[in-house]
Amino acid sequence: MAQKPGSKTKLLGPALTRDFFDRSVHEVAPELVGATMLFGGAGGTIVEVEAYHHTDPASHSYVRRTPRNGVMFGPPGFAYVYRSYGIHWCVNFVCEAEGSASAVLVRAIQPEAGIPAMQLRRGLQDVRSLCSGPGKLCAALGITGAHDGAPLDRKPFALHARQAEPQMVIGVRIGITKGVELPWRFGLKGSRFFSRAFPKAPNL
DNA sequence: CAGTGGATGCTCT
DNA sequence: GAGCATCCACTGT
Repeated sequence: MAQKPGSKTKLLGPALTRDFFDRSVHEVAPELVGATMLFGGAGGTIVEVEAYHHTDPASHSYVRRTPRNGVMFGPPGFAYVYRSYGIHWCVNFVCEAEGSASAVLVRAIQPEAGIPAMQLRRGLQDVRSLCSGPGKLCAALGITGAHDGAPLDRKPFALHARQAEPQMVIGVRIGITKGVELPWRFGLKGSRFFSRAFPKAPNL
């Protein structure tokens, strides 16, 4: 896709290949902040993620492999999509070596591409709220359980590295009841597209 | 804005 | 049958 001179479209870094994810989830998660995530041509900049490690009681993979979390135990570079609270879909990127069962939850995206399509799928105009939560962004992008296990380096996914390391904010994770103290939530500093604000005073 | 509670259905015990 | 990696509407400031 060529970029028009003077267009506001941001420059994308190189496409993320599967080996990008074949590292510690604690390395990969912060590097995804500022990266670009598209699904079927819709999406934008990832502004908020959380890391879930297999040794972490909040992780779906903590106890054992089950039918739901099976993709987490497979090779890195694939999507783990699960249903949350019976209603919403949420998407993760599987990381680390096969069997390690660690993943990054994508929690918020700054909408940049395919905005009309996302507004239609969400039944909502407000761009700021389109992708400001893990369930919201899956609804906006059209990600469902049908995409559980889909490779991240092929359509309909398209992931691109960030061009430079951004300033980041770190906090504890949202909406969990175990592992609540672990500082494994990462955000793009100053973003107005978070699922929830990061506390000003570090809540670590 | 902050806080609360209901919807909703799958997963695992 | 309990619990849940959420969202939205509604209340009260």
